[in-house]
Amino acid sequence: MTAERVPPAQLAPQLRDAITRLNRRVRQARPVGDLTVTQLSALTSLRLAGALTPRELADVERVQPPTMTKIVAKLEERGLVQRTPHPTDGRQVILAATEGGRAVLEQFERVRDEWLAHRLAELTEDQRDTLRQAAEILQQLARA
Amino acid sequence: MTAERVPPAQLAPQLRDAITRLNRRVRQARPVGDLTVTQLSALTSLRLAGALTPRELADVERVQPPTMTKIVAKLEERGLVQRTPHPTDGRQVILAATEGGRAVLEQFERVRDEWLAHRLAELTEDQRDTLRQAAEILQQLARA
DNA sequence: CAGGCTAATTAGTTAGGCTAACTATCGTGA
DNA sequence: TCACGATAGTTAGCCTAACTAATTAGCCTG
Repeated sequence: MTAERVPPAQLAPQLRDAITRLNRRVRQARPVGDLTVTQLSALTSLRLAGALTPRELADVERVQPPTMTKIVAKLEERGLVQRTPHPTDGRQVILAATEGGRAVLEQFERVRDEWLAHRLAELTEDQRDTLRQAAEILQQLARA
Repeated sequence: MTAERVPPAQLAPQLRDAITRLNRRVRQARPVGDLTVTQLSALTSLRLAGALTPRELADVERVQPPTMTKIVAKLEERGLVQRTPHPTDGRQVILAATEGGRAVLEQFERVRDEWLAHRLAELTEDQRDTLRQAAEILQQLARA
């Protein structure tokens, strides 16, 4: 199977279209535990990294610092994230998932991405493999 | 190249992650003409179809009718979309891109998806081909 | 130690999405 | 034929998610 030549200017609209529409769909399907996709993503990144400052977490999540302030505030309200002062730099704050936050994530892991996983299960092995490869490339693009 | 076995439950989080992050990125890069991605998408669908009712356009765009009312209102404010009564059914409305709306789209076509196209150009042919295939599958998922 | 930089938050705005409820019209069956 | 249920669209009200600009607090350096 030879790769077809794909002009970027043609692929871009198609890809953007697919991403925005699917993003809407994924956000709509928000059944479990009243955490939004955004909050879930931030909490996951936080647990993965262990501990981060708000700025660092904002960078990882690709949002501006004030946006992260709000997301973290919501997570803190629910007791899923803890804010502790930086040991030497009084300006900074260290964020970490609480015991409760980790528990919620583990709970989520069992039912996570239910809608999407369901749809993916209906695809062929080949299609899933294509998406697996694509996901890596897309993550790379998002990081750029 | 044999397709690797990919469990949907494992692919789902990865794909969701890639999509939400990239979606944020694409939204951020909104330089030209103050139209949002959502508005641009609706206007494009409208021009493509020629004319649609609000309900039809909402279905195409995968949003609920009241949401489309708002989007169309914004486009109408700018004179990019025209609303005309249905010839026989007094309940319905026909939406169409105006001359101005088409002009804006043509203007966009020259600079459209600049950020994304730029990033895509940095990939290999193989990677772009993977994304092309993936885009079709993702659109199919979004429609499901 | 004054002034500039950095981290985080607050304030305010906008877009975009939803559901519920309302209005107007259509179509149909007693 | 006309009353009533269904349909199309909008309005109202709510929420999330994002932004920029401005503020506060703390750090550091000439």
